[in-house]
Amino acid sequence: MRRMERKTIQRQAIRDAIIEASRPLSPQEVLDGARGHVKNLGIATVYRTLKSLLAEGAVQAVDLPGEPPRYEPAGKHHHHHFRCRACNKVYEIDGCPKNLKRIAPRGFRVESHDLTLFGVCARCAT
Amino acid sequence: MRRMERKTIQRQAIRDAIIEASRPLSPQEVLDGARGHVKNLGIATVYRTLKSLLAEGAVQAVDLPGEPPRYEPAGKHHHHHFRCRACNKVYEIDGCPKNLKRIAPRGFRVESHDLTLFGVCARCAT
DNA sequence: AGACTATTGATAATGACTTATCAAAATTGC
DNA sequence: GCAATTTTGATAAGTCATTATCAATAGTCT
Repeated sequence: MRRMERKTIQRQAIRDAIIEASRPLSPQEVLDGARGHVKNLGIATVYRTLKSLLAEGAVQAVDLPGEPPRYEPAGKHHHHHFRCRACNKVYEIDGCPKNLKRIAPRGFRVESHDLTLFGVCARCAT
Repeated sequence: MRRMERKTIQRQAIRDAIIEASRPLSPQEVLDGARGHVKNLGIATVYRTLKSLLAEGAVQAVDLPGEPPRYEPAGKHHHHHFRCRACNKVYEIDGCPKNLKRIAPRGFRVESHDLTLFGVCARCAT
């Protein structure tokens, strides 16, 4: 019989942590979140699972300037991110400036863009 | 007598490479550029000099999503960057979208922002 | 030029993040 | 439950960019 991928509470906890978060999570944040459900979860399992979730297209990486990547569920509509310099959390931001492409020099083909806002989030600002 | 910083052809070549480039350079690109003038320049000297140029405020780091930092002369007016996925060079872009702050959620204080366009540069597109 | 000492270049070491290893534990099919 | 095989967790190892080390080199001052 053929081998198949097994369902484990670790993978489910990791999947859930990412899906239930309202913001992109770092591997460590995924670990912290998933440990709420699986006490002794290891960071290696988080990285392994992130890799397979990326491969199957369930999650996508969020690259930020000068930061290690975060991970969020795939298939979200176009959006950007905000990083709080106090708590270092990254938040999802709806909305996107118009006419971004026209600031590129003549002859440059713009295929995508990344916008990151920096500052202090509502929780840290109070 | 007090010790002072000496003028060396290495430091001058590194400084020149950064100033004369029309775009932010990676440490390796700085090395490549400066070697046009100093044949046996070492990468360690580039890093050392970048560090001191940063400390004295002559150059500033350019952080990009998922990329090691580039360096450009300090004191430029506000601008953004374009990264070519073909040659991996980063270009400076004038112009900035308006009203960026208003896409942040209520209560979030926006202090700065980074915008990166991705695509193919004019040279690679031809 | 000569002495003093900062600087350089080659490379080993570091640090942060990610991946590999492998014995023990857990899941699946029977 | 049992056998077969995948998965896990702890941690060693690997990666890549950057920094430290140190003997040799080269500015600077007299």
